[in-house]
Amino acid sequence: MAQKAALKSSYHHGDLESALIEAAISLVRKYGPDHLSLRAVSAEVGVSPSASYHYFQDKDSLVSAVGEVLFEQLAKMQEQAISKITNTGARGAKDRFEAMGSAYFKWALAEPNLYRLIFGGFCEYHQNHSDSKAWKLLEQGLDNLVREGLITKNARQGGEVLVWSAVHGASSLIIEGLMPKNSFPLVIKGVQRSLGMK
Amino acid sequence: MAQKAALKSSYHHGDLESALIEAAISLVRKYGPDHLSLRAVSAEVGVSPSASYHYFQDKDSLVSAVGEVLFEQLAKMQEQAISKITNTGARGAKDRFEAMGSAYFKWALAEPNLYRLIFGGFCEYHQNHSDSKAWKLLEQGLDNLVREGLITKNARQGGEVLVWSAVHGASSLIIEGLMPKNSFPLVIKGVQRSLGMK
DNA sequence: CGAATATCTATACAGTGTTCAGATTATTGA
DNA sequence: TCAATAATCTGAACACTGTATAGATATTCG
Repeated sequence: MAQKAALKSSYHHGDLESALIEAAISLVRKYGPDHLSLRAVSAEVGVSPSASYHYFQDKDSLVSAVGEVLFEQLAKMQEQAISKITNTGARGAKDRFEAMGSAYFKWALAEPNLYRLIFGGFCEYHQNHSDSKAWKLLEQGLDNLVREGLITKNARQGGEVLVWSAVHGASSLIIEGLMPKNSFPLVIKGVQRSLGMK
Repeated sequence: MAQKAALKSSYHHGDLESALIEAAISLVRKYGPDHLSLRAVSAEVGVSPSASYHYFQDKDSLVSAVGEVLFEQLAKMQEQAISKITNTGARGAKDRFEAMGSAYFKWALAEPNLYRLIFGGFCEYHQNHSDSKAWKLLEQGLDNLVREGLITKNARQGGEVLVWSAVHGASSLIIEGLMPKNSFPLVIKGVQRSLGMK
């Protein structure tokens, strides 16, 4: 007891909430969204199992919080990849569009368990889809393609739906071993054809 | 005890395995792939929790068996929908192709929890993708489109990947509330454009 | 400093997957 | 036919889970 107090100042000053989320992410990454245990999360942080109930109503609530964080993390990865493209004009618009999709795919394959948590029905989204960052990035990307004359306004109609569906679907199927890993370029090509690109 | 023996001849003669699978499907449908309990499955069948260990190594093994059954069920739905199309020639090929996708989508929305079990990483697939019935149906459908002159051989290349990705992706995103429910026609249209159809 | 409050712990309870020894039933073979 | 054998299922136990409650501890504020 005295040692514990000496070890770590014994109290989390308000950052227990994010500490729990971070620990949960780490455990989900290792063992998958099912097999996540509240008690293991608490133990990882060095806190009693009941402690989390001061910040989250129940386990599902913590998982949902994790989902929100991961969703933003994924969007951030995409933004980062986009901002790395230095080309301008038509070439830049095309490269940025592709980078956005590749970043999504890359993250999915690198973090299959986190991806499963987000898209596997483990957390409830009260958020409207058109408010999500992912959706807005897609809108921008498509708008840029139109602006640079790479696709027509007509082909752009509802492009978000087809693009996200294809990229997400391929990521998911490949993660679950239902599609060969090298399929992604084919998806990119198919999407481009659907948009009448170039 | 005496009553129990009278009730049901007390012994399952070899069909306990499929009875467990059926009960598991019923519970997953109601409560989702997470929240599935082996004990609840046993209770549903009217058998002790240990009984299932004669047919399945562990819970994951039962879930995998459920996944296989459901995967075939989905393919059967597609086959059924395809066989309902009576048109011949180009019109028939196109209608059958669309029916195949619509059946997939319809089943996904009607059974979100079963869909999550299949595609959410709950069961391991040792099966090669090109051996699956879903994949073969897709191949056939695309071949028919080529044969009827609705798409070119060139556009057909790798069409399975784009089509399955788009249809699965849309189903998944819509189920999870990340895409409006009425997006599916847009996906169909996008896929057709990608294939250069009609 | 002392009282009020926020934060965390200890304990308990019902439910989970899983194991194992044994009871029950079916099947076999002499 | 009837014991011996094999197949099938039960009961009890273990460690683990989510969660509720009561109480201990640290922090803050008057």
